[in-house]
Amino acid sequence: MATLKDVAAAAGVSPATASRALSEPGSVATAGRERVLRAAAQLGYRVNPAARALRSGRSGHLGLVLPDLANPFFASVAKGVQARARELGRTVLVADTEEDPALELDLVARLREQVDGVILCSSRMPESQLRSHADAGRVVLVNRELDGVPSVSVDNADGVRQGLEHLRALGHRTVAYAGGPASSWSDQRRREAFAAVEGITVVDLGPGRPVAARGVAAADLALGSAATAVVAYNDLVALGVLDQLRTRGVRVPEEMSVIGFDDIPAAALVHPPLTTVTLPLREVGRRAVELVVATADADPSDPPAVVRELLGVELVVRGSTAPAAAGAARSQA
Amino acid sequence: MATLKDVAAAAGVSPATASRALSEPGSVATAGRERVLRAAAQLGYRVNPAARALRSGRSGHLGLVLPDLANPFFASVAKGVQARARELGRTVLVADTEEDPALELDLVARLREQVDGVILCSSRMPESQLRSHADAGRVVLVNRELDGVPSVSVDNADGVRQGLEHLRALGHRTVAYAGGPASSWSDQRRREAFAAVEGITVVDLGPGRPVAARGVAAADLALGSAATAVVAYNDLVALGVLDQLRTRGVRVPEEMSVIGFDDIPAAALVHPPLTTVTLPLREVGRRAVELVVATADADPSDPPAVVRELLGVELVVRGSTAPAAAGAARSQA
DNA sequence: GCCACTGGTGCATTCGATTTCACCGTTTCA
DNA sequence: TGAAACGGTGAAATCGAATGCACCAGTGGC
Repeated sequence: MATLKDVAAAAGVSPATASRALSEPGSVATAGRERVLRAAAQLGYRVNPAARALRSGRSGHLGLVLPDLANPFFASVAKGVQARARELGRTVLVADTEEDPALELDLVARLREQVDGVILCSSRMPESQLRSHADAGRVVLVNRELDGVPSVSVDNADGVRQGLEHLRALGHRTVAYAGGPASSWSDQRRREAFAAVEGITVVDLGPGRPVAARGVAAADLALGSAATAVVAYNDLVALGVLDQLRTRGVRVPEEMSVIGFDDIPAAALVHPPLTTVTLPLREVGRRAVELVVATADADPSDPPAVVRELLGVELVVRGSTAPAAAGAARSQA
Repeated sequence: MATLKDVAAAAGVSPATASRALSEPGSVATAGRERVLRAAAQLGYRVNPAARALRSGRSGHLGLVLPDLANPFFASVAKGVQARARELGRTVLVADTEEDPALELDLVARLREQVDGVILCSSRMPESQLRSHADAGRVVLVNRELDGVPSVSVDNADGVRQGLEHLRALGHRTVAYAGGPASSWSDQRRREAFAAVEGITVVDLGPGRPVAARGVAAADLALGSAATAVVAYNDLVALGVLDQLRTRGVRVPEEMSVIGFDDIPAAALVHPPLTTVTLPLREVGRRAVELVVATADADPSDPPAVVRELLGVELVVRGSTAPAAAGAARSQA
């Protein structure tokens, strides 16, 4: 493998000049620069990332920590992160925490040393731990907010609001919520949004894991309540609800309406197709990269610019919601 | 940040001994080793990955290149890779090629220099390009085989065979295949397996992108043929087939049977639940890590041990397959 | 004609851990 | 008794790029 020294020798300049010709072309005379560039191409020179990282202190890597790669939600964010990072010439180190806060803590600590900045996605860590990492700098949160820490989130509250207004317009007055993990910041925001909507009685089906099996259980709970509609923490849970309702012989949307969150690919493929809240997840990933690169490149002595982005969401009405049935009136009696 | 020199000074030994105490504890006397370990803990010492990588030539990173992170198939493999890599103290650099062979070529080239080894998943590259990378060493293929290159694959042929035997036992005699990308090695293996099964007439619906929309189109093609069953390239395509069959008023499985591949989470959640071939994808990822770490750690002067693993698959019979209907007899007339 | 300045350049050092090599004292075997 | 083997250690070289600093020739101002 050719080193910078080889290139410099071939171009008849010193390694220092060769280095400058490659990394800040403006500061080198045209003739020499061209010779260096030509020699580099000739020899197939490629910088040694380790050497550069050692001296400069930056690896060019970004860290991405998320609870579950197999969850389409995080997969989409990861794709956005990937794409933008590649455009910026960065590479991405991914770590899957398996929804385990302890593992997350460990992975973040390890990763911090290997990367220029960390994107921490839907962190399940308690606030105190999270803060200790975030305050050390070079961390951007996704779908979680914390004072003094840059973050990118989706407008959970508005998603809930849109869903509930849709249901209210259809005549629903009692709505069940099949919530997500208790440690989920998004879930907390959604719960608050539920409470803030007027004219709808909320039946809380409690927290649960964000998987289909949780939806199966939630469906029966909902049937045992006065609710005429179910809002699920995410589409996976909603799919579980749909499945169980079919098993119980309850027709959707005639007898029960269902709304999901995330708009995963499968949501449009089930029957009835799921009414859900679509989130700009790729964009979330891209923005997070912008933020983390900006903080990584920033002069550490400057006061850090803390940016908080909130991206809009949109209700996609498909076939799983319809006007409340007679049963709705019954529940109001 | 404390450096090795600081630790050595605190422990009263030379940096060389401190290094050995930390990386090969057996080669240092107990007393000194303990002092070093204590000093390291005391000072909160953490190795500088860049410095280590520079001198030793190994970064501890593994590269994972795959066509699409949002595809549950690859997401599962990625999880397996993640998990095993973490256990082995390695980190994973992920690159998403967006199903683009040109981008893949570029990403692999870039990644190679930053990692100890590359796991190349379902490469879409033509064989010649692939070979040029693979021959340079430290590459493990997943779901693709090439002479002289270590690889981990699933037994595609056996999956097809199991599916077709299931269908034949149910009385099906004409089966349509909604294939995947023409550049997919798996698809080629499956096509061959189709041809090898006796007593079944195959209707080839041609190649296509591995997405639901492709299944929608394939469903109509299947209906226009004599086929009484459809085997899809993957579950996403199968879901598209199911959806379109419902739209066309064709009952599944009574009038048409459908079999998918991959067993993604959504497969069990649709109605009817999808009969599909389940693949040990996590395990594939784990094995790939074993192989790539082994090749990375191997003495480059030794003849490379080329291991080819083939992991078993299993047909999961759910609700989308049933005995061939009267229509089957008609098609044979 | 002297000085200050400037754009370019090279020398030498630096980053932090690893690794080679020489060397020490002790033991073991001939 | 001498030589060889051995576990353990440290000094110093090494990895490859980046960079502070000194220095050069050439320019312009006075």
